[in-house]
Amino acid sequence: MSEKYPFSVIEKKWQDAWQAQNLFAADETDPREKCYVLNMYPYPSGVLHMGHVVNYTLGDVVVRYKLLRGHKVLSPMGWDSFGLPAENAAIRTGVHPHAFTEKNIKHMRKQMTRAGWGYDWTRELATSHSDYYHWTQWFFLQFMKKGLAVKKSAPVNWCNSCQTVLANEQVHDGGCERCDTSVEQKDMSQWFFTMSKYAQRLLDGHASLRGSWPDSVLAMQEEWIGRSEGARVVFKIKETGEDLPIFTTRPDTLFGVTFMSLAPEHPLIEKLVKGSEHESRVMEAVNEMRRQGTSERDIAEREKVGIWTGCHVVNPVNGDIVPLWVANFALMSYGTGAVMAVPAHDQRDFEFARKYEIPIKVVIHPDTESLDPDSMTEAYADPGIMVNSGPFDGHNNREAMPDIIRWLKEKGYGEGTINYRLRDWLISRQRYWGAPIPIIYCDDCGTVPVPEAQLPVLLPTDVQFEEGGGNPLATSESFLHCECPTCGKPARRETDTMDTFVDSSWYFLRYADPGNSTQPFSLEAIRHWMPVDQYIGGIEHATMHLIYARFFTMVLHDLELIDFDEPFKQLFCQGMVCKTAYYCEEHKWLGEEQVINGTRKGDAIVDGECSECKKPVRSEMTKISKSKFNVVDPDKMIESYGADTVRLYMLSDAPPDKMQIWSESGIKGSWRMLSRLWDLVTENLKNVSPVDIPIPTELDSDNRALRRKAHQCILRVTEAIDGGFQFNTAIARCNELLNQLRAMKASPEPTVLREILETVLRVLSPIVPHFSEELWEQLGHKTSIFAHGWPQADEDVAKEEQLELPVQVNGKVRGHITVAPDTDGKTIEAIALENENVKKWLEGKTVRKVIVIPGRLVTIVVS
RNA sequence: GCCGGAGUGGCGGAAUGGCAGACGCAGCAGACUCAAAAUCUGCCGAUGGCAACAUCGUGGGGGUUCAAGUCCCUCCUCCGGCACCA
Repeated sequence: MSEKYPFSVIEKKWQDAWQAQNLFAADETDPREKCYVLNMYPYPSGVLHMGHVVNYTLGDVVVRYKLLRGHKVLSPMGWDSFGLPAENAAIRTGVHPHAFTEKNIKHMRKQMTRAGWGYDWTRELATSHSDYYHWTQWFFLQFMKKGLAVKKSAPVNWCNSCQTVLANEQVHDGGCERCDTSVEQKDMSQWFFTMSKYAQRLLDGHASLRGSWPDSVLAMQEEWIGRSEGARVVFKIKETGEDLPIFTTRPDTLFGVTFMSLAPEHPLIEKLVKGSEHESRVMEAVNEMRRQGTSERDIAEREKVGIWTGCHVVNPVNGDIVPLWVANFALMSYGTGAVMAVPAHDQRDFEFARKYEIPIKVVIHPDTESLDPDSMTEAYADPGIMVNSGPFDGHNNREAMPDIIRWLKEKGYGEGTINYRLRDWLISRQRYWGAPIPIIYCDDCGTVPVPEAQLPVLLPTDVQFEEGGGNPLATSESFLHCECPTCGKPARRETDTMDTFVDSSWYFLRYADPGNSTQPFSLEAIRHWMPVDQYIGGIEHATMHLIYARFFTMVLHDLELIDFDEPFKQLFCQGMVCKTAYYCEEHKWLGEEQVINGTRKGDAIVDGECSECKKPVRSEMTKISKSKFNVVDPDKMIESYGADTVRLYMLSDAPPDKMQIWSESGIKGSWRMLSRLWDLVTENLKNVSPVDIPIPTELDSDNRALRRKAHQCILRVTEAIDGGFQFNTAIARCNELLNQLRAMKASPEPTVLREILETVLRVLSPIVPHFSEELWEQLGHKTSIFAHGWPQADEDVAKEEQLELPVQVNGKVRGHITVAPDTDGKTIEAIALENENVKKWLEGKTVRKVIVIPGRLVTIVVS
């Protein structure tokens, strides 16, 4: 690509200039209204990828737009710099994670500057720096004081490949989120944040976020929190008299219980069968179910298997004695780990009952027919009339629900309750490269929090990184051994570090006061900048980062450290970047160069063959990823086309929340737009009026039309941005204006020409900032284009002088009329009926009705 | 199965219930060139017609309305999320 316009020179020039001007420095003393625009910070992998480019371009455009709209903007950037890759690199290459991370940060900072993204680098933070993780540890201690950080033994998700535990949110389809290894269940004593206590608060917060956050994110969080209303009912085990509480959302079917299922992990099982004739038979089956684990239970065709324990339970509501089973579909982690089974009215229970020949008891009939347990082919789950249900016979089951719950409580059988799927947040990680959990274990004093004055607990350097060597922290003698802060005796440190999602749960707060060495932040600074006005990032964080950060913020609110409880006012999630990828049945994903004998259609190759096996290759539009060999290197793109062209392309094709399709010809289109505009401006430098010459009041119609288009452009671009970041249509509006300018035969009036060119540059300046700055300067301006604010549209100039209205006859356009904008309806009607084209369609018909929609159209109804 | 979103030219996509296809990409024709690239000009939903123009057309079917891509009902497909959650 030849350099049509000198982008590499001007991009460097303006990046330096902005830095010299401190364009992006956020200043508390600045009286303008604040606007905090935040992009989700990256993990410093060392290379920028296309996902970053979409995210940060979008963020930068918003930052610059807000600056132009007269806000003082806080636009910080930092690094989510703890985490596995640095540690894996240490195992592989022997380079310490700290050195590895710092090198990557340095490189990425440079790449970001080259892309033209403006940040207040004086506020930069890295979560792996001790002045940051000092406060991550401090927060842990505050949580602990409130009883929100607890160590408990619980079944945890263990990834054998990563040699660490995972939070529930980090397990996808039974596999580790990072490495896909199948996750095992293990009982381990680990640190948790008791997030489940905040389930209802998190849900309630949605009311204030609705409309400002994408519906999809709120929906995902709701699902994740998983509130369900029902009742807790206490059954008794007949053989031992022990209580067995269960949770059900269908207390209306309590009279239809014909068996009970326990989760294979339920602690009661051993006790019940011990020494009985059933012991070996039951334990064998139970162990098999446990061995499968939840993930394998999923895969095993979801076949429902179970085994009778030999025991029974007593149903409190009617005294029925029913068998107690262990079933592989019952989950220990939900409710109480015991499920009452009503086969007549629950499909899963129905299938199980048929399989094991357990009786079925109908307690709800449809209004019209009655059900026969022997001939039923599926469970009846719809509403109906209750039968065999003691005091509730004859009632509609839905309507009776509140009465049933009241009755359960009165009789002492149970009570109404709400259950949540959201569980506590497991934060322990058996890793080196994270914030150490500030805890000391003493033989005499037990679990002792590190005194705040002794923070930070620093990561030691005398550690060994070895493949499969477990947690490297445990190899550090200097770290492991310490004094008990309470009694002074030798003690040892906790070697687990915190999940990196803890780091990212408060980084947005630290940006407000990044240099504070005596507290995580001052309330004053927080009050000045928080909450975040616009948060921008990927949808993949919907149920992880975004729920943790909200939880953390609520806790800090309750600790009276901050005075709000929702951190992000407005959230925008950008779409994924996709590109065509190629797949061969035999050789899996192929790079473009491995596809042969195909025909190029646009950007894709169709009907190609695999260069190895000559088998047909299938093409698919899919997310850019290394494993599918369809990556695009943003650095190369910036080198070939310049940052402005890449930025423009990222925004010009589709709305930014949709999937973005990367195409080589697409970026050429953006390149063309800028090159042509460059020529247009530079060739007209001698034709424009000097700066600040007023536009004459008398202009010919072409010049008036041009000005009209320009002012309409400002209005519509503003609308497009404010109405949800629709930069694609904003760019289209600019092209329309430029097309009209080019189509004009005579040379425009010099002041008008200046107005048009300046308008385009100003509305495009957030998107192509270097380009706009340069041409703005060449047009004779001495100060930055960003100092001139957003252009103001003049409504009078933007107003149409003549309106062309379509005239419909019975819904079809049959002609057009031209009228002045203030023409009254009666006159318009008369003109429309006189129109030659329209008249043809009225011949021999009776006009029933004429409807004039002011400014839009005229429609005539005839018969 | 449940929840969220979406189905519009060859492609990405525009359209406060009011002229469907803005803007761009690709394609075609022409200009420039020894030639190619780049650039510039024109055409570009389908069908019929020399044309003016007409008919059809926003996943399928039905409805509301003077008027439906847009609203209502119903079905289908795709994408994303959740899922033995009791």
